[in-house]
Amino acid sequence: MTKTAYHHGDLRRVLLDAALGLIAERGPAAISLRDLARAAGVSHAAPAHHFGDKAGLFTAIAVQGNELLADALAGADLKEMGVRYVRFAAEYPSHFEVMFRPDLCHADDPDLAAARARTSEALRRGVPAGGDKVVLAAWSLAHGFATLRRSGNLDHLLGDRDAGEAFGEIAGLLRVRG
Amino acid sequence: MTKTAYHHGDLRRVLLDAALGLIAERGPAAISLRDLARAAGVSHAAPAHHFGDKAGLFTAIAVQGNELLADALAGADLKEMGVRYVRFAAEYPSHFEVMFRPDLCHADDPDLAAARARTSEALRRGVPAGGDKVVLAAWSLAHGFATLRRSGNLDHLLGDRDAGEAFGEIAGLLRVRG
DNA sequence: TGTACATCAGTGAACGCGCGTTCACTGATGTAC
DNA sequence: TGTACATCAGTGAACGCGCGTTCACTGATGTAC
Repeated sequence: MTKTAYHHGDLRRVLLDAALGLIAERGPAAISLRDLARAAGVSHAAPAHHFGDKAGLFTAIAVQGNELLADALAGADLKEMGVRYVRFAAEYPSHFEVMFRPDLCHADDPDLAAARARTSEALRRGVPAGGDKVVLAAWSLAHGFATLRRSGNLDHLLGDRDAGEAFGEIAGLLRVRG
Repeated sequence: MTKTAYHHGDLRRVLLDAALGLIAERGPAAISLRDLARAAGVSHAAPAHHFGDKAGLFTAIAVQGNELLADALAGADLKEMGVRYVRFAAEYPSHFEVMFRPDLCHADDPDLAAARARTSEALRRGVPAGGDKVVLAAWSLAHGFATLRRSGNLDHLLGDRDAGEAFGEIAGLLRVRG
């Protein structure tokens, strides 16, 4: 990318990517808008132009994360969906983290609500017909696995097995019909 | 409790309780040691005496949380353990939150390691003999349920049903033997 | 019972720092004529 | 094709603030004699 002092036109995306990197490194709590500006090589006041404030930044990330997740889940059956959910958490750790920390975001953002609805819709669509109980169980299982893994709690249980595979196995323990 | 200017002898406990309250209100990210001192009605430098720094505070909370959880799980069979796990998360939300955010704590604290080992031991003890796969599934299910619930993602799925009960139902979907 | 002393929990003033926010600005881009 | 002008993305100096940390201190408690 050529260096353009003003209007490089892509700053929003650059800032988002930089933020994802910083979050992956240090967690969302440890980030300041000035950090972000520094990481993006831009003036310290620039991030506010695009996101308003820190919650605005996290909201944008949560929106993007929900869209990515909804896309990733589309068209999968129940079991495959679980595996994809776990993979998503591993592949987009920063998105995943922010998405499930609603206290970080603007709670009433309409874009966020819409993106959440899309994800939620995608989750439901993979469920046979069994209804809420199955959604609840499958989601809890996948989410718990992904979360515990991210926090390092499964390290000694998993060894160096592939997480997606390992999850596929335990998902088999879920009695989906009757 | 009588007001004693110096040496009220219980400051550590008072600070911990105040911290738990603040965490429940605003989340662990939004807390400063000065906030904590203010909430406890004590000089702003006092918390450092007891915890060293913020990570020390969170470490102390994580230790306490692991001990509480290990105690809560003791003597339960697999299904009952899941229910108790979910209840623990609801009853001690601040402990629960901090326990699974290892980035907040001193990673190498020996007391924390010991407390974690106790919890982990308690979890294993409830599992028939099936081994890791069952631990993994049961823990993931309970943890995912508890976490999703805490972040408000289950609100519309659960309505106003009791969470422990609802979890008992979905735990029934887990095929524990063969 | 009384005195002297060590210990240590908690104080409060002072510091330097990074933060978010403000604001007048600069300069690139797009549009009108 | 050229000029004038509006827009708006990004700048950079300045601000006030809350933070963690330091440090000399105060005063309560426990122990020795």
